[in-house]
Amino acid sequence: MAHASNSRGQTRIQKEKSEAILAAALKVFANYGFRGATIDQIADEAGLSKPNLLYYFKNKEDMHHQLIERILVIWLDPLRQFSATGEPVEEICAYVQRKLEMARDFPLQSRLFCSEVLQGAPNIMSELTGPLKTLVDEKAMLIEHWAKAGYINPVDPYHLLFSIWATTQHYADFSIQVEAVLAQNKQHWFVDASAHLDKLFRTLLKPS
Amino acid sequence: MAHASNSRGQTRIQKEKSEAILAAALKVFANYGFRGATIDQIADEAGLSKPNLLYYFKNKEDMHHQLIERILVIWLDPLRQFSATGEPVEEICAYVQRKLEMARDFPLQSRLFCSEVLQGAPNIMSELTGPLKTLVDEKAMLIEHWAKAGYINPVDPYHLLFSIWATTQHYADFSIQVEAVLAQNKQHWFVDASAHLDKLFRTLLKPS
DNA sequence: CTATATTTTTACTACAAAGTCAAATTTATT
DNA sequence: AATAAATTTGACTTTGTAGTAAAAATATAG
Repeated sequence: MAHASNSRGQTRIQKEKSEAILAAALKVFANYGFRGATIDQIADEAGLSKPNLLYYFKNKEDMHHQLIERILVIWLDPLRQFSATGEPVEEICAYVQRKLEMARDFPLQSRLFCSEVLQGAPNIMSELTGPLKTLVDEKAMLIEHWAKAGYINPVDPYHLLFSIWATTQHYADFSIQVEAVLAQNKQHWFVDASAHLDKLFRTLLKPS
Repeated sequence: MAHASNSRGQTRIQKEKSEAILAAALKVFANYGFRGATIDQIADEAGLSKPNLLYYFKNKEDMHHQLIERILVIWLDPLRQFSATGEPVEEICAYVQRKLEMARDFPLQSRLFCSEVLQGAPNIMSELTGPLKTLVDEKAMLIEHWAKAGYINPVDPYHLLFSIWATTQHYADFSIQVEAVLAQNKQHWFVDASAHLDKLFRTLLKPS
């Protein structure tokens, strides 16, 4: 039986196959959303038969749930790293860069998150109003403190964060539009976007 | 027969019902994407039986197609209005405000567009590489001209537009996240977001 | 009011998708 | 090699969904 496994944890095959399945599921869920995705499609993408896939994950929701959980960790991580030590403007600009790199390196995760939120965040609402809000409130206080101390220009910390999330994730979520408008290949936008966003936020924050 | 209609065009009932159906379809497509949406759900939302709905629209794609067409017009309109007459910084900031108002007033349209692009833009790819690209190229040239003439700070015009789209549409597409983090009701974000984005782009563009 | 065009409903078909089960096969252990 | 455990497959049931057809009901024009 899958996942009952032995005392040393997962089998080699279990590790390989469930990773392959999650990778396939990420691709399909990111493109079609939870309801639009089909198990057949995911199984196909992973190179397995449907019953074989269902040997590893008991149903569609199970796969989705595991993916969403992983993404929330990845998603919150750069914000956690955002620390009070270091020069404020540089700290915020470094955060922008980290987020942009994530948009380049994990576009599917960004799209799955987008898809989930678009659908009303049915599986992560409590995460948003709980841990995310707590973390954002904390960092917002830090930003306000920086503003009051004159390290950065006064700015609405919440909307600053929204702007950072929006501009960086845009390159993952709307990459097709970005590439259509620029008539460029995959991720050619990165260098220019990086310079542009650095300038955008640096100009805003630099104390006058 | 529907849509064969009489010489004066559509019947009163045809006008009313097909509008009600499109409104319902917009809601459902925006939430679940094309594949995730079901005709039953749309019919339910519109208060009709499924066969009755299919009397007005021959299939699911038909509804989606009509919605997408309408949205592309609305979507491109503020960018078209973006004119060479008037003070450059004000012109761009006014564009930001128009886009933000659209995010407030037509969130479902924004989400449907987002959903379509997320899924690889299967129905609008030619619009993106054609009319949209042409229009963007044209406006990018105008912005570059403004920069060269010293009316605005030099800036990458394409990435400027991406930033504007990203920051404004974010409030429609991620409104659930925005409202969860702010712990606020619907659209309470508008006033603060408006001030924040004005400052963000005005600071960037103001010639130094 | 009545004839005609229209709208709506009921009953249906065909097919896609989720998920199960037991048998067959493969892999790991001794 | 023999055995046990893990993995894979094929055949299946059930439910959901798209779409059709023809009859019934309703609205509209003369």
